[in-house]
Amino acid sequence: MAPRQELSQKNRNKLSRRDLTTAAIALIEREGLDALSMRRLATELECAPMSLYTHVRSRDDLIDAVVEHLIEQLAPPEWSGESWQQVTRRTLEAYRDLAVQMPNSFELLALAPYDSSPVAPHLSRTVASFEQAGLTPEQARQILGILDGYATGFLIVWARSSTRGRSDEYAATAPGIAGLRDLEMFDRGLDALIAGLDLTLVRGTDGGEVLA
Amino acid sequence: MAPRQELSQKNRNKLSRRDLTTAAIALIEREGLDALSMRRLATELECAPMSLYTHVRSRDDLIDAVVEHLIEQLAPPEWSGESWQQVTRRTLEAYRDLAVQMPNSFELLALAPYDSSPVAPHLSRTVASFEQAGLTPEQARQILGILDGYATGFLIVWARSSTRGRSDEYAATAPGIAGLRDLEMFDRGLDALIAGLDLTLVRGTDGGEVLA
DNA sequence: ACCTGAACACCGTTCAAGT
DNA sequence: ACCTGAACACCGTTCAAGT
Repeated sequence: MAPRQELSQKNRNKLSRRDLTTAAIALIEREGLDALSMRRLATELECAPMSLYTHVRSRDDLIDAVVEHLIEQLAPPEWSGESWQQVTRRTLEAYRDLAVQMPNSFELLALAPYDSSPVAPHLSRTVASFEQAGLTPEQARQILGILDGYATGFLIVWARSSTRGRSDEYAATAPGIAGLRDLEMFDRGLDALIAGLDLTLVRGTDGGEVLA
Repeated sequence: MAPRQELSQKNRNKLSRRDLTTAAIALIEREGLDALSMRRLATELECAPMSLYTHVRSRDDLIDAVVEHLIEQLAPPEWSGESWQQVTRRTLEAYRDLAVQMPNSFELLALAPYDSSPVAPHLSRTVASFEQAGLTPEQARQILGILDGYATGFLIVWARSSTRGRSDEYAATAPGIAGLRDLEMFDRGLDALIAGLDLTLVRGTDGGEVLA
């Protein structure tokens, strides 16, 4: 019945680092980010709290592992002959889809530091794919930073409000604010941002090509 | 020497809700967001942890009070005859300046739910100022949502990386990523976004005015 | 190598008690 | 009304001990 081995005497579960992140993500999606604690995760895995430390250095390391797990869900960044507008749109839409799929865990990925071990390599590959699409290194860096800022902020707030039980207790005092965020808005903002970046950063700066 | 009254016998400090938020913000800016706990704040104010509960219902309520305190630092949204581009730019630049001034506390404001008691009224007034500048209610709602998403995400990540001691341990593995974020980039992104929104949302949709 | 219980220094908050 | 200490149910993590 359980996908996990029967525990023979004490606990011969043979936990792995991946078991931790799988259980952690399931727990977060089921009960929210605050529910993720070492002790809570241990009871979830039917082991002692200290057993987790065999597979993970600390709580921060656990979160790094979760972020790494989440990044694996994103398709690896690569260029397939598209324009830079198409690559960036595809990249950001994948990001958006992950936020929809795992709204509670998404925040861990979105706010993970750029220089953390799971994020840095993924970011490097993303920048590289932007450059292959014809952007200069400087353009790629700036456009990624700006687009990532937009997606991070929009999607975190969206995910929080789509998950947290909307209280509606101030909805009356703030007419027109309810539903300030919806996903179509994300796509519209993305369109606007890409169009604006093309105008001000790509076409604008160097006297580069007028047509892609 | 201390701006606070000498404590006579026990503690005749006459704490107020504002004393709590002032001390909380100072503590957060000095030692980071994680340092803000009821017990820690109490020692900061030289009172018993439970004394705080006279002025604040709970930790969440304390955070609401801090957010309210931060919003007061922003100039109240109003329209002074500018174009919508100028109002939105002015609004977002004030938001940016607050992030620069109080990088550690900023996150509390940026991630406070739209429908929380301190945020909702401020948001309503902001939407109203956008409408006075000529946007339709629907345009104002969308443009605020998108711009706020951009500013929230960009500035939170910027504030975190500008404060947290940059480890530089993965800087080598991620060439071109170090310094992915700087404040000039925020302004460039804002320019691009406003230009793009004008193209795709304001000029684009209804057959409205061609010139502001 | 992997798992564990006891212990330490934290945390938010309830409750009953003091002024 | 305002402040307080003791107590409860949590938390991450160290350490010494088991297999």
